[in-house]
Amino acid sequence: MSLQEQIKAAAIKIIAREGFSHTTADKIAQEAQIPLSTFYDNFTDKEEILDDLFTSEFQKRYDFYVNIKNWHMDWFLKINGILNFHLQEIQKEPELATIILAERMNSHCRERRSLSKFSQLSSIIAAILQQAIDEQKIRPCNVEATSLIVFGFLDALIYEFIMTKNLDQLQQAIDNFCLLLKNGLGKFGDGS
Amino acid sequence: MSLQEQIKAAAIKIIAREGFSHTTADKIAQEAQIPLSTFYDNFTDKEEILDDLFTSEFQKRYDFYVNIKNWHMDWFLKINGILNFHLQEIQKEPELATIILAERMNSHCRERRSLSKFSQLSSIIAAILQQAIDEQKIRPCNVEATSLIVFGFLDALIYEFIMTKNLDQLQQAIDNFCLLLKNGLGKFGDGS
Amino acid sequence: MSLQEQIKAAAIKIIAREGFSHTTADKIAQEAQIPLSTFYDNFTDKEEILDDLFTSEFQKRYDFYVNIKNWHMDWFLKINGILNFHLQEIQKEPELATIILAERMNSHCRERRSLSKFSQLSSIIAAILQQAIDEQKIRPCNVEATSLIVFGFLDALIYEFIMTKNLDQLQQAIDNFCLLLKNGLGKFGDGS
Amino acid sequence: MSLQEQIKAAAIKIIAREGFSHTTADKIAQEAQIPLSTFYDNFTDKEEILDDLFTSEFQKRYDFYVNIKNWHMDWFLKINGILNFHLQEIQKEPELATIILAERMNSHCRERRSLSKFSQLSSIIAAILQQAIDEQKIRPCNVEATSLIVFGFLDALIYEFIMTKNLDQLQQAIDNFCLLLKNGLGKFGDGS
DNA sequence: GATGAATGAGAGTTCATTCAT
DNA sequence: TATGAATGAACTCTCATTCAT
Repeated sequence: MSLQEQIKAAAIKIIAREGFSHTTADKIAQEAQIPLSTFYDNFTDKEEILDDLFTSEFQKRYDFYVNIKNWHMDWFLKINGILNFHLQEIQKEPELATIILAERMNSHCRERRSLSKFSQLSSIIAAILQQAIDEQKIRPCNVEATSLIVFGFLDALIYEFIMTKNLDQLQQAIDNFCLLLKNGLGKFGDGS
Repeated sequence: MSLQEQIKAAAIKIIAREGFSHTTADKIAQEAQIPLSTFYDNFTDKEEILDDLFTSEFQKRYDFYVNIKNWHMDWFLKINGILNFHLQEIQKEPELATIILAERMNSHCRERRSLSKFSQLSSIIAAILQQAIDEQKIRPCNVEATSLIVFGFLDALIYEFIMTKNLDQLQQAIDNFCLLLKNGLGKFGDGS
Repeated sequence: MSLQEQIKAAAIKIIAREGFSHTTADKIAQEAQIPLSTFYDNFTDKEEILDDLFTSEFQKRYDFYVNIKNWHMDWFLKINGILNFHLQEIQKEPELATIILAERMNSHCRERRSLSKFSQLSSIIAAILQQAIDEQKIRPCNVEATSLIVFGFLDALIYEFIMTKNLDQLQQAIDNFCLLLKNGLGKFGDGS
Repeated sequence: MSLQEQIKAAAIKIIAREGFSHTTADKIAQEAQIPLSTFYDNFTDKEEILDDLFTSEFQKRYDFYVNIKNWHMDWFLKINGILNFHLQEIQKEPELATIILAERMNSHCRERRSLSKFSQLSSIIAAILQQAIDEQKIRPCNVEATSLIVFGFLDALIYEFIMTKNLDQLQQAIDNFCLLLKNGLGKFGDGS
């Protein structure tokens, strides 16, 4: 692991625990066991780290979303896949997930470029739903509004995880959500 | 409007614009056009204001939720009523809504007592759903998980408002969500 | 003496001794025997002090120059008056004179607004000379170029004072300079 | 051009632009396109560069002054020659001239050995004047004080150049100054 | 000799909070 | 009760300088 990666890892730990605004460059440096000035040799400031996190996290999600969108597979399994992808990620890097959620809402972050890309993810969900409508797998609906539901659920999932750390419940919640979506959007009679 | 209320109103303005962590007692005092020390005569610190906001906002929501829960009315209209209640509140006090959403996610706030109560709201939704199940209006489901969906959607709604300020779209999204819920949870055949 | 004036006096001491660039807000605060934050309550930064010094010094000089320009008196006595005015000032506030000279040359100061006004002083000298030409007291010459000579001499005077602290020599130098000017500019035959 | 000369050239650029105190070893290294540590292999610190500049500049001036002092030529042409020598130098290396002027005034530099030699230049001018007096070319005067005038004018010239970059005006100013000197110091009747 | 990386010391600035009046 | 002023503790960031390779 490169020094930059070490610093980033330390930053993730601190930011997840104390929040970005209470994270000081000094705390990160201490956690990474480097002098403060070494921190500044590697990053212009702590903002840069957050931008890095947002950017790489966005890319990871984007790549997965686009990939799954193009699979030959039922719309419903795609949404399910995306939700489960996130569940995996939460388990692998719970701190990172926490940060992305918490800081995304922050007024000071809402103007970040690195954050503005996240809205593209919603568009991919919308595209998946539109495809399903075009193929008459689900009844016509407002796809933007529906993808909002999916995203809201995702965030609620992560928030729930932060608060309860209960993964089983999350799995159940996902299944429950998918069933709701299937029944709510699907065309009567064909069960899809 | 009492002095305390004036100060609180000033604080809401600043916190919504700059985020709680970038809000200083001094900025609030300046916005409220009072000397800094008068601020400290009325509040122990800026944390207290945030707690006040959380507490009163929780109470307002709680009162409404409990009230609507006890109405004699279809489960579905109750959920719809709650969502529309929030839509009204967003319009009336957009800055307050922004703060509650943004700061609720903040790791430093997650330990606040004033915030922990918010989970009770979820329980009321769950209770409304349970009632509907008991009365065989909807098919059995995990009510906690489902109320998570409602709350996730609510937050997504507010976030969307913050980012786009487009209220029409929100109304559409609510209708879309309610339809999904009705179809997804309702028992086949009775359309409820 | 107000607190601000105390701080300014301390700043003058430090800047004269160590140069503006080696002057830190902390050193000024220590000299003024106040906490560092009190310094920042009274000035936005150390630049502001320098600007204040430049501005008030310019004003003092400007007022004197304009005043003497309008006296009914030989051109030659006016120039002499200005030089002696500076000699008095150097004696009264040698540190201030040092600062104005040293920092005026500084590349970082050359862009200051508060400094740019100093060129107006040169214009007043030029005007005094022009008057003398119009009244045929001195032979025609390039007044801007000549006022440059006066100013160069003034700065040299201050520099000499900084280096040698020998006031007697300065007085002699002034007399010598005035004689040179009188002889050099005056019209032959009338001795003025 | 040797590596040391390259570094010095880079340093001159930076110091002239940003002032010595805002010049960092790092900036010089970057401008010279060498690693920072190479800078420290060639100079003990940035002070050494400034000393080098002062020393070589002094030497260049000293050599010229001494040389011209010994020519068989009118005193007046010697002074004129010196002034024109400086005008040439300003044109050739404006940045260097800027630095010598600006940093010479700096209080931190006033204690430099490399700088203290500059006062010797004044003595040469004084010697030229004394010679002229001895040879009864000019009327007796305080030669130290008069050489102060010459030096003040020189600095004013360079300062004017820094501020206006107008070389034509400088040439005029020199001619004007020489005329003043000739008339002011010369013995009446012989016009010298 | 050349070089990338490391690092301690310090400068500039902010802010929560107190206190005398 | 109201208020201007004071203050210490933190935090961000910079830079001269060294050192291992």
